[in-house]
Amino acid sequence: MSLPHAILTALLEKPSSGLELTRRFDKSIGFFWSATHQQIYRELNRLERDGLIHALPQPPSRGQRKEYEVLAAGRAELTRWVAENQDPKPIRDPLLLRLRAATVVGSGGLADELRRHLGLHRQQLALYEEIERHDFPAEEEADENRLQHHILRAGLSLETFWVEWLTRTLADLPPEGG
Amino acid sequence: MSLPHAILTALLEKPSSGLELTRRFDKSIGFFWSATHQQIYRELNRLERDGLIHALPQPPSRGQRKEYEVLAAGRAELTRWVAENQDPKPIRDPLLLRLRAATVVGSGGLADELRRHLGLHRQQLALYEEIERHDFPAEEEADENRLQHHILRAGLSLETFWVEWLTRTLADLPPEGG
DNA sequence: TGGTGCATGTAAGAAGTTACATGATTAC
DNA sequence: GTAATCATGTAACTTCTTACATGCACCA
Repeated sequence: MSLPHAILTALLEKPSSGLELTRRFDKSIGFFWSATHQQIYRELNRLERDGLIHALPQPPSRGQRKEYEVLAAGRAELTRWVAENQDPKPIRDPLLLRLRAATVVGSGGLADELRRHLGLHRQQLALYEEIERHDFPAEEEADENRLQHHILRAGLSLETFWVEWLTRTLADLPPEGG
Repeated sequence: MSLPHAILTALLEKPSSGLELTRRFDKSIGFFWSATHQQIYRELNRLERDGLIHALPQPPSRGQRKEYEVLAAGRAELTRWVAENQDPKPIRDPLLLRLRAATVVGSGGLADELRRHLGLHRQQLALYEEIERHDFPAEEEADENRLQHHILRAGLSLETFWVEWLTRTLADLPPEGG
């Protein structure tokens, strides 16, 4: 149950409408918890029903912006959730699964797909590096910024892992077929 | 749609019953694609209905083992899927999300949880290292084994990442509260 | 005959995905 | 005025999770 808490976090940073949240979930928070607008609208309704957020007074007709704000109960719930015990989920990666399948049915055509993934991960890595240059240029940082920097470093490390691992694995894959 | 293909892979390695598959999904394949027995039984029924696998002749009563085998169509489907274009999913990690939330509501109690995760990732890393020592001791390897070794190395690298990242982040977290 | 483990399932619900629908605003 | 875009939704479906149900085999 992470989506409601992702939304609470985003709304605490800045009260927003559903579409604004959707946009913000395409970057920043969305880098490690993505969501579609359908999920977000549904979840906003639930959070409001449960008294964790409320809509700011606005015309309540259909095509109208509705802006939400976090209530005290919402902040309390988020605080509780941050320190909760939640075991890390095991890795769940379709690409590794496909490599495993390739050991059984052969790796025909897989090299192209690995090269494609390598390109995508290089792009994502470059994006994170740009964000780091832009948002964390200084040497000394406030406590809050340091935590955000650690989060970004997790993204950098994970993309770096994929780039290195794909490069090595590709170098070791037979030229065509298997 | 990875679960059916995970099952096809496991069944190609060795025809099995539902419970046997469930056990094997607790290790090996399950290291990067976990599944419960309920998922597995449902998926076995679908795969049989779709003509990708079939049950070996056995007494078909309720509490009886039912062993499955992959058909030619199943192998063809798996071969197709291995080389298919599938974009990598963005990272989706509740712990990183909780750190992000902590930048807003404070990191109270989070240090304990990070220490707990550090312990769990160290355990998993040790397990992978043991598997590596046991299954890939030699220097020269057959092509098939090399691919499997790469898969294991992905697990090793990912767990190593978590251990290092958690260690650094913990060292930088205020002693209590936030 | 009664408990334990093996083996296969059903049921209900939460979460995520994909396709489509509808009202309001803006730009021409 | 109408087309594009903004904004909020509905509907149907698939996947995953959690809890429970049922039958068989073995052993004491």
